[in-house]
Amino acid sequence: MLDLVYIRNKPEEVAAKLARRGFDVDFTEFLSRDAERRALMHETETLKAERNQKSSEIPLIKKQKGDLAAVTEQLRQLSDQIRDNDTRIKEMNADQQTFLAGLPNIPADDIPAGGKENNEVVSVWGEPMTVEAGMKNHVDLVESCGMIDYERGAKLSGSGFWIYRGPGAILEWALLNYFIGEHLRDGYEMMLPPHILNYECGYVGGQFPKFEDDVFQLRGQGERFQFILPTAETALTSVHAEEILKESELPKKYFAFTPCYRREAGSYRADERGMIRGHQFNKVEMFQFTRPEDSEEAFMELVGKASRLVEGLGLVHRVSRLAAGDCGAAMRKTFDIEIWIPSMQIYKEVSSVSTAGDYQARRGNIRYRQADSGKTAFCHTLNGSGLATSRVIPAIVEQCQLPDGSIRVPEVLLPWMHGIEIIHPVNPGHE
RNA sequence: GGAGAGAUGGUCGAGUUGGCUGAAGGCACCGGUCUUGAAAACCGGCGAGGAUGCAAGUCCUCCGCGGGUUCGAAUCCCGCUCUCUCCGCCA
Repeated sequence: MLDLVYIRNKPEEVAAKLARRGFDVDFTEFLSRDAERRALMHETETLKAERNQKSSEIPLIKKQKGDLAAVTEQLRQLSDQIRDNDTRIKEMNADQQTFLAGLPNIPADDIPAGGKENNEVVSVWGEPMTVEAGMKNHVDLVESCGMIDYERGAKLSGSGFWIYRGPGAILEWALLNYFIGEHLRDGYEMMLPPHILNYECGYVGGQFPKFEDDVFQLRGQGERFQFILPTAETALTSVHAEEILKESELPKKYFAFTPCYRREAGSYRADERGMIRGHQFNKVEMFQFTRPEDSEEAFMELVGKASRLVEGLGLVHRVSRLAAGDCGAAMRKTFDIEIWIPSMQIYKEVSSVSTAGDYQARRGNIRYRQADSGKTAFCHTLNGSGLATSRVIPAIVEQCQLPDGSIRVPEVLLPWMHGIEIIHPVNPGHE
């Protein structure tokens, strides 16, 4: 949600900034309706003041046993008028909210305009390896090593689901433990939120109403339905919705582990086989609520944390600054941490770190009280994956494969590997 | 799933014969007096959002949410949501 006052004061500036992400708006009509709305509000409030005034005289008239009929009739008309106006104002407010809710966030000034073709590589870690003769891609590797069972996953559920098994399941769990350990060490509070959320959470996060069809909806209808979370961000953002936090308790640093469920309707592409894109994947999500003046620093902290996690695994990766049009609608700036997938000769996102500024805070009414002025102000919210495993495992198995088709487990994971250092191919027909 | 109770400001908690109650009181918090400092005591302040205004201010709305009755509702009626207690069922 953008600041209405800002739009009112500098409509051209807002429109120009939104154009950087490819979003075209003209606020002319919106603002004239806003003026109309405020005029009606003003008029109605005057009527209400009059009503309150007259109304308070009634007890006196009663006491003096005066005649109430005239006043009562007058007030009845006044009330009718007020009721009509209120109905109209309510409609206008609703229209305005709908319009505002549909506007994406204003991109930060320090990111490139335009679409993903304008993304910029910020830094590269490691040397992208080429595909040597005899090297396998991750789909073949995880199957031959008995780590993932795609076929039976589809049998149990449908296309886009898989089973982690044996060493694959252990590796997955080890990754999560590794991530958790790092976040705890950095002073983040761990959370395990509900996986089924109400509509409000989707709205606050900025996913709804536009992307309602991207999630698995459960019961209810209209603005009532519950859904299975597409990312823990959707849960964490709303943790402090409708609250006024103390300035002294900011920043709040959280992380959560949840599976993420996404419909990914129509997004299948042949080059995204395997675990690159599924309807369910595991992710640890980092989140911060900060004061506005601290959010930039927090953003860099999250970027640093995400890339350090990949670095700890010894995996080739890079950091990219996304162009305005490639950032999520709720975000003003996003850096992606992308991991090298040798078989695809391409970097794939393992983490997306974003700052929403006060956009989500406005939607969720997440505020804090400024210690010096005593005023309330909106928090800033930031989030970042730390990390999503479904992209990390392909990178691990490909980047860490040995000539004989086995996989050397990254050292940082060994404490949770239950003695497995090398994952060997299983004998054919032995699955 | 069945039965009952309840939802008031940061928190606790008054307020049910509808009318200066946006809401007593306690606590917390902030400022001041006192004190070498702190505590205690005393004095004062202390909800949010909005309209208008340079400002001081004035006005409006909000007592879970949404409707209704009424000249007027935190107070009466209806619907919804959530919480708690008891019973049943169950991982």
